[in-house]
Amino acid sequence: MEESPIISPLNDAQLEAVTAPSGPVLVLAGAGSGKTRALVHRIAWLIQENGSHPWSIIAMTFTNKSAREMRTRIEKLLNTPTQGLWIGTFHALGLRMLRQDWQAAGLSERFEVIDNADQLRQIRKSMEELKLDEKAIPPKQILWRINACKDNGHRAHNLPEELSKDEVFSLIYRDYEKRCQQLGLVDFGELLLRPCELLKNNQIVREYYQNKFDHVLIDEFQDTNHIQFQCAQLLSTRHQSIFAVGDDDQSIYGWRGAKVENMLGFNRIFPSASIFRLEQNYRSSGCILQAANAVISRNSGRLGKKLWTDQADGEPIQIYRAYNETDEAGFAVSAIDASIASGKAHNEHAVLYRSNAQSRVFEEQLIARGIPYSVYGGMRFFERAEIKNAVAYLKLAVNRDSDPSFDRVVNMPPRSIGNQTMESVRFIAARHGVSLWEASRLAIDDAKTRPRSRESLKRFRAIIERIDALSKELPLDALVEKVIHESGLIDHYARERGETAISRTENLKELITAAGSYILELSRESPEQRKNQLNLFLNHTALEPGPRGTEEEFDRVQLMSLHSAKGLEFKTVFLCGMEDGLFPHQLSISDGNLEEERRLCYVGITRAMQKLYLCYSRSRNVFGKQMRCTPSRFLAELPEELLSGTRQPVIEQKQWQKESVQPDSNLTDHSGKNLELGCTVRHAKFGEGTLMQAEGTGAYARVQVNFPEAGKKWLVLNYARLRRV
DNA sequence: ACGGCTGGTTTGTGG
DNA sequence: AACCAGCCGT
Repeated sequence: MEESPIISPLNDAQLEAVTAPSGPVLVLAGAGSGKTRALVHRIAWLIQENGSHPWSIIAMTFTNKSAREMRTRIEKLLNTPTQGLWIGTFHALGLRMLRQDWQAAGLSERFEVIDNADQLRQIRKSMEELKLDEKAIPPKQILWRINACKDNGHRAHNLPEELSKDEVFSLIYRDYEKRCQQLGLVDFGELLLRPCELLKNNQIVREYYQNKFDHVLIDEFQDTNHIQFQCAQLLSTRHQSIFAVGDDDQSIYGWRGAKVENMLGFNRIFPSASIFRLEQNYRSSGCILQAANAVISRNSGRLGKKLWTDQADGEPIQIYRAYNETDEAGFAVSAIDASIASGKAHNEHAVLYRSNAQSRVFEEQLIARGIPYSVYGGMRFFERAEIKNAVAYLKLAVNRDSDPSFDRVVNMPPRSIGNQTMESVRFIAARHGVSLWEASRLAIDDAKTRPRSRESLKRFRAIIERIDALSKELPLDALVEKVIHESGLIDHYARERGETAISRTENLKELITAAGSYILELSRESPEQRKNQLNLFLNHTALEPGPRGTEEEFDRVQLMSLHSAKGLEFKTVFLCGMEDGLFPHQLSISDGNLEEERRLCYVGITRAMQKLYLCYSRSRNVFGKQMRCTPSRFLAELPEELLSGTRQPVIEQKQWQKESVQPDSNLTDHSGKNLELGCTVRHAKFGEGTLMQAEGTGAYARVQVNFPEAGKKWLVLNYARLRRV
């Protein structure tokens, strides 16, 4: 047992946590302290030393990537495939439960998962039906609020008082819920909320899972929201074996309902909990760790950990002050180029930024130098219009009643089924209470339908029937190939001119490849029936980011947001766009969410193993306008002795602090209109109002104006075109 | 029915 | 600057 690969690589603290007797365990694991290792070894230990069966274990993660990594590492450790082990993202596990118990969950058997764009489309429809003006109430804001409700477990009929007071919102939420229920649509929030309700309200299902799972494990526990923790609790009430690993300093998902309080409250819920701390950092050089500690120490209300390392200080942190974002990207890419020339692998380098829109300039520079890279986040492969179109054909083949899919591709590529035709189809559907598919059949039989529409609809229906027939005899990738041809999609995009058309046809071809590699992935886990292959692939398109790169594509420079970088590590990290208003983001500054932004900064710094660059730009192009920027206040929180600068006299540091801390009461600087607090301004839509507050600088400068009619509004100076009266 | 044009809007982080 | 929805001309 001493030589066991499961326990011998562990330090004392890790060993204690991993081999803790079955029961509630909370592991406070600092950045780079072996958090994933603890989880992976715990599962391996449960199986090999504790005699637990893989199928009695459920492990929940936040990202597909970490789920995959954990599974791989466990299999490597145990040297055997882990069949039956439930390991996946909360969303994927939720979906699995809903597919299994769709009836008990009150869903239709063929329910489909919708992404943000589809969700927004449904919200728009709800608002249209309620005759609400999209300009007065932005649908995006409604989406945001509905998601927030679901994160907190609130249904439309059961809103807390302060929310139910907003009757308009309440109405939209209610209509949206009804719409999704009728159409069999499940959004991301629903993938968490509905399983939670299912466990809470259905005794049979609850007991089934409580008996099934002896052990519940949670990764990134600090990022669980109310209902995620509730799910985990419900699953573990019988065996009380819950193993949660997290770091309060890395809680960066408060905006989507995460409750750090779940960590603090763990003892209260599980009074017999053992708590372990992992405080030795194995990842970063001394300098980098000191910088991280210095930044995070400014936060209040921490659980308190002292991260330490026995590594040498290493290289100082390099600051770069760029003239503009092109200069910033140029600096980073040159440094990467040089580093690669000295023999480093591409994927040892990461460029991290606060918002995905920043990736573009870096991409341009990398392309210009012919350096391979991959970008994470942003538009996902399966979210692209052409891919969603192809998938919609598959969905219709599986489920003729999928109205959103029908809507999407009935006239894509254009086949003369325009508004006129669709209006009458919709009318028939509404009158008979049937799906659009069924209504299209009725429309064909209807004498009033024009011959041309009739022919077009027939043609479309024949395509779907044909795909369905093919789906029963062809393997998935061959089926996808048929779909993009028989639907006419690939010809349609090939006929279009321009770069987008080319990339669209390429994406469609890549969908065939993606289907092919998905078959391989499936066959490794469990050889399934062909019929189910398609259904599983459709689940896959709903939750997975896209086709995974091949071996050759693996070694690339990594570009991603700070949020997606969590849990990863790189030899060299470029933390870019370190400017007030961008990072910390202006919206967080206004909401007073600086501590979460600071944790994000902490996450960014602690991704670096050997070399960290912090870059900021004096000016930046925002919405096509060049804007002056102020260095991030977080830069001023770093001890001088850890830094070295190019074009950066360290003395300037103190000034950053001043600049960023001073409130902007005089806005003359960026508006050129001599605005000040308390003055009266005129707005094109809202009329005259009083300037109440001002925040931010440059492109991000906003003011709050109190209008007699419209009430208090936050307006971005750059766009609001306010005039002083 | 459809493609091209235009002007208004956009970008905060994710499954 | 890039993207989209809505409008207009064919």
